[in-house]
Amino acid sequence: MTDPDGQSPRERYRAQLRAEIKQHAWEQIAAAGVPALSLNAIAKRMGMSGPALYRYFASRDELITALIRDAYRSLADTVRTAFDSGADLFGLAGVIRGWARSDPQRYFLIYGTPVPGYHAPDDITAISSEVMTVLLEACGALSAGSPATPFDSHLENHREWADGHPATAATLHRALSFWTRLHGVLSLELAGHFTGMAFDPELLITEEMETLPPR
Amino acid sequence: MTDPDGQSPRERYRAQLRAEIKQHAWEQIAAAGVPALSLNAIAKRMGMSGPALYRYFASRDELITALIRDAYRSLADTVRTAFDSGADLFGLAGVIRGWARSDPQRYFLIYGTPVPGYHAPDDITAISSEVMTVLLEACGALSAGSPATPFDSHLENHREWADGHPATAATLHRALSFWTRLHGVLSLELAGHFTGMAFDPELLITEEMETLPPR
DNA sequence: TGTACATCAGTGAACGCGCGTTCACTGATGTAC
DNA sequence: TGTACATCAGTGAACGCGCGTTCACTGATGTAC
Repeated sequence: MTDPDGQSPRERYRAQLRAEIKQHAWEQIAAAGVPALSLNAIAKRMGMSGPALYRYFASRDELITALIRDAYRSLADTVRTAFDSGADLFGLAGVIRGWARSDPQRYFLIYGTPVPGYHAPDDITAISSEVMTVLLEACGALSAGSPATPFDSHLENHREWADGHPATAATLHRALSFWTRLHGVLSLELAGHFTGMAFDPELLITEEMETLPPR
Repeated sequence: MTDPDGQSPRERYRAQLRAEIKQHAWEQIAAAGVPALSLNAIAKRMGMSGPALYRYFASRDELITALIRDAYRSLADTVRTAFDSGADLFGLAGVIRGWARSDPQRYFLIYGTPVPGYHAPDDITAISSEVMTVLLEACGALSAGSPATPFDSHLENHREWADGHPATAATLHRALSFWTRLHGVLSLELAGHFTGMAFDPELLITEEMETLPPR
């Protein structure tokens, strides 16, 4: 018997429990980092036996991959929604910073220290490029005639990654600067490297966004 | 019996073995990340029994702290030496990037995902501020009369962290932009987020450094 | 120079622990006729 | 509506493993007289 979602009660229950497991996983990560993520510990917290979780995730790795996928999905949706609601680059910077600050561990799971040897499956890299697509759209169509910098001309020859996107080199440059500048402030802020420096990172970000190329 | 170093043979042997242990620790981290760092595994690789390492490091945590300290020390020395040899901000950016690329795991141990609840001892934060001191020196004495941006005036009121340093707000701003921009590109590059984008990060960094504030 | 003693590096056994994962199973839920 | 069967969630025991750390010890190295 199926319901309007095309889901049987059992399927809905499965999805619900998968979500609950993931939520507990995030709590563990927030408490002690990714290395502390343990299927047995999650099961115990949920009042189940350890092996029960294997009905929902084939392995610890699969659970972590699911968390990474969710993180990218959440970021991509957040950014897309903001842009479609009319946000410009300043707005996007604020939205991304808010997203990151609301759950630093989720941010670091994506943009923090990479695990040696781990390679994300293709569908995840596809989601991550959604983010870049929005950034390119938000950077607008900058005229190709603007005075090209050396990096701009370099980008003319290395723009396969923006494949299909009708962005000029100046636009690519702007998007890359947006991304790297924002990430620079954000990751240092969230990692606590500004502790003891009492300035407001938001003001720094604002000014960094005001001075994006092309200038 | 002491030698010219003021070290007994035994002390020199201790120091040498501590260094050897740390080297094996770095190799383990490079191979599988910090979580995989295991005292027993290091001992086995060195042909010793596990408990022997406790003569050299009181615990796994103390070993990790020593690694972090060494990493900061190495960066601070590298930056200081380069600056004293006449490097400007461009030179420093190159030197820091080279330092990071020569051992990405060491870079991420410092600037990557923070471990929840871990607080570095005071001597380590002192070393990290050495780096900032060099940056401030390299940013030079910018005139206080340059057109102050909103962030500049904000910094006028929040500059305790540069305590004792006779830097203007414009200089602090310049140093912060240098640091965050460089870190933004570098951490994304080293984490592999540019994979598939065939551009050269060095050119992006160069241009980011050319457009540092004040402008 | 030799002897007595203290220092300390390293060993091997043992501790308790929690991990990921497998397996055979019970029992509840859903399906087909 | 009831009955027979299939599906699947969850359990408990067990596997082998490696971890950090402690302890009592052996034996080599250094020190004092």
